[in-house]
Amino acid sequence: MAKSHKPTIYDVAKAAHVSPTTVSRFLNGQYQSMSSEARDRIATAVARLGYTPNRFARGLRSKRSGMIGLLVVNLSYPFASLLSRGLGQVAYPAGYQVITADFDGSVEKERQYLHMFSRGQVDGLVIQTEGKNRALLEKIAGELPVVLVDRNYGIPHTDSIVINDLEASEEMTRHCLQQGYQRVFYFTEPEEGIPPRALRLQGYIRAMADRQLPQDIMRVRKESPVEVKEALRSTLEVAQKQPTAIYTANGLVMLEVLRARNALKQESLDVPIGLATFDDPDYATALSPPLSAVNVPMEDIGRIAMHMLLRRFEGTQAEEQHIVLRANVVPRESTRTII
Amino acid sequence: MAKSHKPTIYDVAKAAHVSPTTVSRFLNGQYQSMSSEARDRIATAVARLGYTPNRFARGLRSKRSGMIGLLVVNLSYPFASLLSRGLGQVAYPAGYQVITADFDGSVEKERQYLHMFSRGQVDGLVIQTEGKNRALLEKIAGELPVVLVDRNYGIPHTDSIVINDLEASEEMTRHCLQQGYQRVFYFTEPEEGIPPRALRLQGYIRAMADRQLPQDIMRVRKESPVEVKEALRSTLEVAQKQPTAIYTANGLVMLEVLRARNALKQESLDVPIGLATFDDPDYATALSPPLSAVNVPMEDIGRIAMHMLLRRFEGTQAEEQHIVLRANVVPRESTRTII
DNA sequence: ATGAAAGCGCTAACAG
DNA sequence: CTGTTAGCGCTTTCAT
Repeated sequence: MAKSHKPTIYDVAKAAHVSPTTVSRFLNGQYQSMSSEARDRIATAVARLGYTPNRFARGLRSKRSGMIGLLVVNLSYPFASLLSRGLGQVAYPAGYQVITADFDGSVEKERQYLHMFSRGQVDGLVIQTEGKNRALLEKIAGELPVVLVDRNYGIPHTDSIVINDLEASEEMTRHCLQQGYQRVFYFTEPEEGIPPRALRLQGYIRAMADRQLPQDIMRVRKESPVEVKEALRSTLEVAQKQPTAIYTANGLVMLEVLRARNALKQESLDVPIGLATFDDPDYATALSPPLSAVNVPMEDIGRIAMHMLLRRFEGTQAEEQHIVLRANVVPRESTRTII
Repeated sequence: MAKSHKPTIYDVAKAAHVSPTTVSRFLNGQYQSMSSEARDRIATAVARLGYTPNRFARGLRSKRSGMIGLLVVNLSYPFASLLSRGLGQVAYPAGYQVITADFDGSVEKERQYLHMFSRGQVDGLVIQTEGKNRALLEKIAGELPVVLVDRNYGIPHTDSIVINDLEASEEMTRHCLQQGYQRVFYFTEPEEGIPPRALRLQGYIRAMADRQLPQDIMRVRKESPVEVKEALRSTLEVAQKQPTAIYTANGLVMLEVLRARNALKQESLDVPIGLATFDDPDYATALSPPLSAVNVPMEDIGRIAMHMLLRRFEGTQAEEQHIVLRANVVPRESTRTII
């Protein structure tokens, strides 16, 4: 009980009567290159000393950090936190830690974080990118495995995991129409070249065009309650004349629509209307009536992303992989059949 | 354009015609020990070569990692994601990265992560602990700065940031009573020794005792819809006879109550009732009527936690710090005056 | 104000 | 199967 400093590989080696090299091999699972006795002695020594390897020394030598970078638009959005959770579920048991950063929708911040992560900081990167740092991301993808989630910009050497935005959105629009709504208003944030936004809109457009119905596309910035409120007002005016539903491009826009509806109620403008949203936020089933939604398997995306990285690390995976998960339409009361 | 490997401190030194030592000083901001010319030459060289220090080499020598550990119960709960966001807002600009892990309410997992973080992995730790790994946490707090958030278990050498759970809860209960509800049912998860749960309950009890009103405490596990539903059923029975409100201990319990109410509506059991919740979840203002809530400054907690760590790193702060932030009652329509 | 030298703890050749 | 040796890139005495 003399030594106070943290035990090193040398302490273990001494205690087990082997060389540091053998201990190192042991730590890296190369059991075939040592006698079973040596293995046991080392195991005992490690346990007795409470030894754990120093990650910095390890990283310095081996060039591997045991860390994964996760870069998202906004950590407080359900997509990000569930993604992060799923990622961690696979990463930690595999011996990897996750460094998370949110760039708050700022292209400049995204760039900074990318730089930070690229300098040998992390072994792999999972990113929900804004798509504006294409060149940098492409360069990084040449140095380490990169998985694009949610938004696939087709950047060379990157893997990707997205959902079937277009088809699911089309299906949800169809669902609304089948329920008897003659008008379906689509509320979305401006596309700004962001694939899921464009695709979901596309899905809506397709379904409406298919039935030769008018397309009512309301582009609103969710940060602007006034914008949303005015868009809702004109929607409700229509709804007074014919059965109408509102279908929002994601759960955050739906929140704003619901808030705007509350505001309009204050002005005694209240018209029954169908509601549906992409995403299946936690509040969907708490609302009355419960909200029809497109369920996106966010945790799965995280888990799969990590599995993809692990395969890259093993070298098992050579070609780019592009996975499209299925998002499911979950019909609920908010679009119940009318007439 | 010859060298392909990442530039090291030696490359910079050579380019700036100084020794690696001076470059190191430069990198660590010790400008007073070099001529301004040397400083300029180094700055130029760093920029030109695109040099960034290797964190492993640095960590190996200096024993500091530049990383903060964040350990939470569940990363997908709003508390955690907002906390994480707040932490990052201060950490990154200060040159620290955040490693986040969620232990999913498992004491064993919490222990494992604590071990992982304690072995010189991180420079500081922010944790929402279950309080069951007291000894280990105390040991870790002896080795590095630890900030307890949300739940203060009074572990020696740890700082803490919590909110005024008791007072805020008492205030919210009072608010309900003032609005004319004769019964206020308090829905909470079993306390299990978790401070905020116990304190919020306490606040409710105080307010009720003060007015000599019956205490209706419904302990439910939010994972059990059946339990919540039955608790709600008996609550609604009372509500049929006298003006009643439900006040939930947090936003997740409220979600379950709302779901249960939907389920009971299916059974045609629907009684008007007041609603209030601790936490101010995003859906509060989306519901109709909007939900009265106790607003908890979660991002602030994260930001302050990081500031506390930074002060510890500087050595500016010696004594334990225990901060209590104020949570505010936000009255909304869901508890509008009745008679 | 500056530099030389000595490692931090580990792993990866290269021997045996 | 095992050990010796030489660094990885940086910071930190200790000189000057």
